[in-house]
Amino acid sequence: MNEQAPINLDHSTAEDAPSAREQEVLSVVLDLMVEEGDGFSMASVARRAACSKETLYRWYGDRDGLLTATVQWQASKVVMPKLDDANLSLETFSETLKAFASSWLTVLTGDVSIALNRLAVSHAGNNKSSLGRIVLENGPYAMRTRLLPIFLKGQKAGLIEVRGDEAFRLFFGLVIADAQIRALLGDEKKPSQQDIKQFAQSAVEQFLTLCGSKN
Amino acid sequence: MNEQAPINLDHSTAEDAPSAREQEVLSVVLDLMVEEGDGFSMASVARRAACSKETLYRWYGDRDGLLTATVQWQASKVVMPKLDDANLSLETFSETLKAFASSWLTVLTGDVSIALNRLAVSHAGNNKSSLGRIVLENGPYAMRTRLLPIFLKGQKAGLIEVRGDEAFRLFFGLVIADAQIRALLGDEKKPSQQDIKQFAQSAVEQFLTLCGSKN
DNA sequence: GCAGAACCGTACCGTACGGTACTACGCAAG
DNA sequence: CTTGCGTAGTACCGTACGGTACGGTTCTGC
Repeated sequence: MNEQAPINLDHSTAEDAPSAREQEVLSVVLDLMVEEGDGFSMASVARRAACSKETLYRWYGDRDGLLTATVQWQASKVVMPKLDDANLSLETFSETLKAFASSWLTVLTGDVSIALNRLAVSHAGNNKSSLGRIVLENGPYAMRTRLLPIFLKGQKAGLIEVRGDEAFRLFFGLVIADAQIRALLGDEKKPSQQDIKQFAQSAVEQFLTLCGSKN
Repeated sequence: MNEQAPINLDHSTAEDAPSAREQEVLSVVLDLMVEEGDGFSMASVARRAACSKETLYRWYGDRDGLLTATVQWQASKVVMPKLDDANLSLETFSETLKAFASSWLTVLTGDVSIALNRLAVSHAGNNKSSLGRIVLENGPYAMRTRLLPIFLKGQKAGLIEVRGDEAFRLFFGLVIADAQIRALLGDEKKPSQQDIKQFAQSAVEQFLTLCGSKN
């Protein structure tokens, strides 16, 4: 097959930020993913994006390249939340965690995230699409590296006492629980914003109960 | 389209247990699912099961019928674990939960479960395959209805104090955490049996800490 | 032992889609 | 004005697969 790296004229499939026109295309792909899952065709992308299939293939190489670019673009949109600095109180620490948990749950149960994760899960089963890996790195792993410094600060401030890896697993479990897998399986009972707030609140309280070094 | 119920000669697609020959076919499907995900063809099933495609279509109607029969057959294989009866101590209660958690984690990170859940997740995104619903009912929901009576007994014995729905969510989160989604996304770092034992142990301890009514 | 059903194996059909080739057009540079 | 590049639009090709048809064989009930 084609062993060499994908074509990379000034449009690029990878590193540099996609142009406005490219973002139009990727946005169309994202929409189609939400609407039809993995079933959409290259022709449908070209049609809705008002571009030719040839252009799609010139820019992205093949279907998988287009999907990869879309996933990476979406991943690049999530922003690192600023973390409070020194002298944090239990109050602000707890509030930060709650806000984080709430936002996390909201994203994970959103249409785009569900469509993306469905795609990645199904592709992880098949050949080497690397889509599973990409979503894995930009999903759970990214959250882990984002949370660890927060935990570290909490630990330095004497608010919690944990080992990083266990803390992440615990926090993930308490916050997400069965919400994501149920959403992926198409459970029609999606948590409301009210539920999410409640989940986040309980989860953080439980987290602090389990590894808080207070008392 | 075909509005009427699927053909149901003595082979059946649904309720009664599949015959030995049918189990051969379904077992082949399960194997192919593990090997190739959703990508396997009806022809490959027929080939490996040494039957004709026509038979497959006569028995199951269409591809989705075959998948549904396979999923339901697999679901029917998980057995209800016996729960200890009255006068249970904290010790036996805790051990029961640990055994349950351990077994649950082992199943969920096993090849068959992963293949099945991948299939269900990807089909939940597309049309109405009802596969998502079936796996949802035989997965999380079944576990819920299986755990609730155990929790109830624990509560009656004064060992824990919870509201059922919250307890299940909490238990799920503590036990499974990110293990399932990571497995589905193809994380190559699968937990060892050692890890699983450790996870189950910690999860149950944390569960009892959070809703144990001891003090 | 006979008739009919079930079944295997395979050939076949229609379609849908990934990927390519080709034409026409707009546009910028010389 | 002309040349060349990038792209839209479309036609096209090959293939893979879901589903059907059919001939030949085995099983089953009478």
